[in-house]
Amino acid sequence: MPKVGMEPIRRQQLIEATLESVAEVGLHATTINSISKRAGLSSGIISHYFGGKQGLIEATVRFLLNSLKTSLISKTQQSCSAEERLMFIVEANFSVIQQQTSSTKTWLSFWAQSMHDEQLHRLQTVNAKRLYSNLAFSFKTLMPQNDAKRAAKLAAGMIDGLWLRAVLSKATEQEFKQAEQLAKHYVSSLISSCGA
Amino acid sequence: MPKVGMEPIRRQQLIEATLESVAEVGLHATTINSISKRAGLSSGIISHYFGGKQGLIEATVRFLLNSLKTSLISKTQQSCSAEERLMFIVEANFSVIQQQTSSTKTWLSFWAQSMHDEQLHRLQTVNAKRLYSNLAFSFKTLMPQNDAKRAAKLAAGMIDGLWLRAVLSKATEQEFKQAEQLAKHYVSSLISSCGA
DNA sequence: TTATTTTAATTGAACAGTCAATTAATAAAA
DNA sequence: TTTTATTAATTGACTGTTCAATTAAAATAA
Repeated sequence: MPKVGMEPIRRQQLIEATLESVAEVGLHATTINSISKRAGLSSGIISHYFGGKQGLIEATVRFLLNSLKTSLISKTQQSCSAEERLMFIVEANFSVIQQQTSSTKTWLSFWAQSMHDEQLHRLQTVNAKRLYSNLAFSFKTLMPQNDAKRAAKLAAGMIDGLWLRAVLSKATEQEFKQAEQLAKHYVSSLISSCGA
Repeated sequence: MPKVGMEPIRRQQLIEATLESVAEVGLHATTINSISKRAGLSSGIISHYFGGKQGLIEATVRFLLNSLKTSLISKTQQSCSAEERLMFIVEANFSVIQQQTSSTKTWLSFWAQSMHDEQLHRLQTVNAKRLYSNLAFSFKTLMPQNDAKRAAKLAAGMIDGLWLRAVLSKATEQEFKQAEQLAKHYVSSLISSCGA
């Protein structure tokens, strides 16, 4: 079995198994056994590569965070207008779901846990601030600074709120699309300075 | 020790101890011991009054749900305008926090858990639909039915989103107030049909 | 090539701790 | 006495972690 250079492969396998487990049985019922079984590996390997269960959990959150980050970067790499950029931000924050259903429930579990886990809370803060500052950056090219800050707060709230309600209600893909459309339309209305 | 008619008192004690425990250490680390210790009772009493830990958890969620419900009813009992009613709805959904800090983290934990617990998910659905239909009811007196439905969806998203972001960021009371003001102002703008 | 040694990768059983639940016993009130 | 209320002790299942043993690829020597 031992081939050299397995570390990156195993780490990814275990992270994906963690996402699956949390999505299926919840963070509460996710154990090193439920994870390792899904990955087709032994339970000991988790401590070997991540130092323990907690390390794997944190690595999984970082993976999700990075997915969201790269999702946004890939969409806004080419030069585009502020309006287009804002739509991309909305899309990126909703696309986390469609591309990987399992990660939806996982986000929720992790955010809830972040209230009682210093490390996770730090990651959550980074994520929340990134959404806000991305929005604020684009709004600032369209309106005065104070208005832009206000618009960013409102837009961030609307995006997260519509996303949350869709997730909690176990919405269909169609309903998700509708929530995304509502969010986009709202951001548009903020640009026309009618909703602020 | 045994006095007659202790049941309602003990049930309330245990529910409040559950809220405290979940707020302090999280749902994950909340055990029948962490609860009963806080209540100054033995762990066995939980099974006696609630059939088990799960029963107590569900009763606690129902208690929170009922708090929100009665909070809204008490504010809108006297006849008032649709606009006033809408403001009361926003206030009620934010007041869950101020009146009892411990319940904030608890809501989050329970909603996350609802993704993997049939019983909790049913309670969550009731709650989400109530916010929507309360909003839609008031909006319908101010605009055409379809516009009202749309406004209710947007307002519900904004309320939940601003609330969520405030909770996750561990906002100060002042920041909470600001989030509430933003939500109220947004609902106002929906009435003037500028934000829809 | 072939035989041998080394090393990275992985396992799974053992361990100490914690969990929810149950039990039998106890204490006070009716 | 009988009923109600409560506890303290106990159970067995399950937890994350550790670590000695095993595997097979890789490196080296013949």
